[in-house]
Amino acid sequence: MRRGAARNSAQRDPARSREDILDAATEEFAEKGLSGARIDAIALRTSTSKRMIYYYFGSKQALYRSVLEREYTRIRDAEAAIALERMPPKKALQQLVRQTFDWHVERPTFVRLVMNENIHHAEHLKNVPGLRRLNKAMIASLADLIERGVAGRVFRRGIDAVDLHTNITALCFYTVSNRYTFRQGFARDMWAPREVARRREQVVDVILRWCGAG
Amino acid sequence: MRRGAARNSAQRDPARSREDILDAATEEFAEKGLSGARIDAIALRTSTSKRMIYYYFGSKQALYRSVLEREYTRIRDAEAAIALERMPPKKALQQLVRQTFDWHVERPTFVRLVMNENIHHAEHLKNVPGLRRLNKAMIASLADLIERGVAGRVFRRGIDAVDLHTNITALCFYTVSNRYTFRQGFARDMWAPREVARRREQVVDVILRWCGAG
Amino acid sequence: MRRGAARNSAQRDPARSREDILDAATEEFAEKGLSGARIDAIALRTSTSKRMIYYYFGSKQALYRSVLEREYTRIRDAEAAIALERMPPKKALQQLVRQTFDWHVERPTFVRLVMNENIHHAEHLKNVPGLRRLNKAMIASLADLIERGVAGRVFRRGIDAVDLHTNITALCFYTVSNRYTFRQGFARDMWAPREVARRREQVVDVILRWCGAG
Amino acid sequence: MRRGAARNSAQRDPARSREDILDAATEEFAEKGLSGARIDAIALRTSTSKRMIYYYFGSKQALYRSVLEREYTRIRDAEAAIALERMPPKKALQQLVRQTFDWHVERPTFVRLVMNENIHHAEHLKNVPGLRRLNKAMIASLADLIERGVAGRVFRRGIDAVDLHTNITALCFYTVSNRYTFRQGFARDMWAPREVARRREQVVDVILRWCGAG
DNA sequence: TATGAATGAGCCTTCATTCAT
DNA sequence: TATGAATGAAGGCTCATTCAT
Repeated sequence: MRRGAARNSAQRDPARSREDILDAATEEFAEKGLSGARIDAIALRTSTSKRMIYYYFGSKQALYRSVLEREYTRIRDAEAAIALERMPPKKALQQLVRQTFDWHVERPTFVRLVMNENIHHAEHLKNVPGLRRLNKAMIASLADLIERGVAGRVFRRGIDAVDLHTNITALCFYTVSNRYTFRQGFARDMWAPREVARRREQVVDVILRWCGAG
Repeated sequence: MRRGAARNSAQRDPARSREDILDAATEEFAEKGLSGARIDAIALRTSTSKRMIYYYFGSKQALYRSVLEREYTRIRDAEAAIALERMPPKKALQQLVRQTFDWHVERPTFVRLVMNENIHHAEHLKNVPGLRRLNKAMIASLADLIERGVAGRVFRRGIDAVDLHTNITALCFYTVSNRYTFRQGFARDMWAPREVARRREQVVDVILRWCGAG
Repeated sequence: MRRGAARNSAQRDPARSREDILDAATEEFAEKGLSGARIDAIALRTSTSKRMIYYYFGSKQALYRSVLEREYTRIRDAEAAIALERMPPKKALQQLVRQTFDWHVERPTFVRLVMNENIHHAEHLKNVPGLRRLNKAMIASLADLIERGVAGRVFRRGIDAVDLHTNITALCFYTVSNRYTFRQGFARDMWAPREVARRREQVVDVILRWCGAG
Repeated sequence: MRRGAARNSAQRDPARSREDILDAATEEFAEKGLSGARIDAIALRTSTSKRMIYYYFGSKQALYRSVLEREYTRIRDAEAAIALERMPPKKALQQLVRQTFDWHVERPTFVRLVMNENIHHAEHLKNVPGLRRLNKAMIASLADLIERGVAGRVFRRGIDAVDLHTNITALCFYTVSNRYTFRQGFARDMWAPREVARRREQVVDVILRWCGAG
């Protein structure tokens, strides 16, 4: 146990400790919200101790902000991966909607964090750097796609890129965010695999028709 | 002080005391969520005392459930008010989307409560009676509208009533629920009156085009 | 329901209301002790309301004292019923022990109240009038019995009447008061009918042998 | 303040903090019972804070159980100390009764806790481990004593060990447990040193006579 | 006589946070 | 870098009791 022995996973490796804590905190915050989350609960999910959370992050709020920051930063890579420039516009839009839809379905944790942020008037999001720059790039790429579609007479004129983004996101986000109240209010479970697949194509349909490419 | 004199607002009027508390609780819960809300804060918003909250509702959770129940029950009246049977289908659908949109915009408190319920996996919604029955009626009326539209060749075939409802709601709900993170991520404020009006017509557009009535 | 109709049991009959409340309170106090008892719980066991308890008794403590008083006063009648003067001493003592034993076994509620009073240093018993007088009479009758036994050479000399009473009571009381911890500590249940019967005769045996009449 | 300096009594010494709290809690629970006891009052008797009670024990009930457990465990050592095997039976029995009597008189706190436990139907005693095993050993040792006495024709036949234990305990326990109501009901104070001494020998007498060794 | 509504004080418990090593 | 012990402040909830009719 003294020397040469294998150490506990996250010990004596600061960077790893930090990540370990952030992982645990992300789960807890997404599940319970900012005020519902418990530092003790986060510590339990961790291989380090409660004291370390304060050592690395200083306070609950600071930890929450770090979680948010990391989560938003991760989008960058994901979004960046979508390369639509080379596809024909209609196909590119289909692809984009499907990817956005899948992206949300695969990240309920992120969706929950965003819901929670909205409850807190997004006040913690102010500190996340590069958010607007990232979005601007994404909107520019969308605008480019629209332009190509209009030029090729596949899309109608007058579609705003931010509007397009909003509509796509609204339809995708809602599917994930409101599935619980939906299931309670209707007999249908939006979250069942078959329903998810069906809804995915429907969102594509709604968007394409709106763009005049239905 | 004897007769005709104005009484202390909610005193000695149980029904009013209850409503008074529910009003305050609705605000607090919508603002802070279930765990973020403070019974003391609710009491302060009230003309009665903290003790009375427990006298009438028994516990924080029970109060929360009562808030939810009342809020969902209120929809009934609102929805019931929409009479679409006599209008021509396309106009009826436009009208419906606009009313749904306005309804959400005018009730950010309700929207927040629903967000919060979803964070809690809608577990408190189970106890709300009449929810499904209400929705069924609404869906039936929607199905009727679709049928009339298809018969009159204004809508395309194959539109499911629940899907239609979902898409309308998604677009309306998101506008209210995610306005804070949206404003933070983009330079645009969805909540500005002009933007709301613009978005309102856009949602009508998205839905009508999807129904083949664009 | 208006006139001539049968009223709710304890209503409009003060004496009966009082007794009704005392009955309920006796149960509750015996079961939970003075601080464990709840006024609300007592009100629930009653056919009257919580307010009436205060109307009749003024406070929780006062109610407790009233319970104690009534309970102790009831002994009077019971003890008085035992007429030992005419029996031969040994038989009279046997009879007395058996009656005392039965009396305790049949009144676990009283036993519990006495335990509780001892926890409170019997401070509420001060107000019960006639207690000592009653006991004096009982001791006198016991002394008489002993004297007759000694005169008839059935009992040995030197037995003090209060001591005799103490020993009898100790053996009877303990059987009722400590049955729960006893059952937990040993495999035996002192409270089972057969055990009670066996123990009854054993107490008789212990006492008679001590008096030299074994 | 650095080395050798006297520390704040229970600080930074978990074991001692725990014991400190248990001591205070034992007093408070014995005095007021489970529901009468106040966590604040316990904290005041302590050199630590109220918060520490929850840090170490989690809840009032858990603390109560710990008190009970420790108190019952302490009997072990006390009982174990009595070595009767080498004495002649009669003397051993005398010795045993006297020790049991003294043991109770010296531990009114324990007696009160047992009374309280009986009011709670001994439900918290279930969790105390080793209770039955301990009692079994004690009963076995008693049975051995009886056997030796019978063999030596000092005790009569047919005495059950558990019964013997019960009778001894009843007479000892009652002397401590019911002294308050006794003093209130009679002019005599069982708790006065002279009375205690007198009663001690009387209990010996009662038991020895019952065993046929009077 | 009777009652539902109302309440101040206090109780048990929890939480984020810091101390001492 | 790491940790178990410690804590002030506050949170949810309960209790005996009184008010107004």
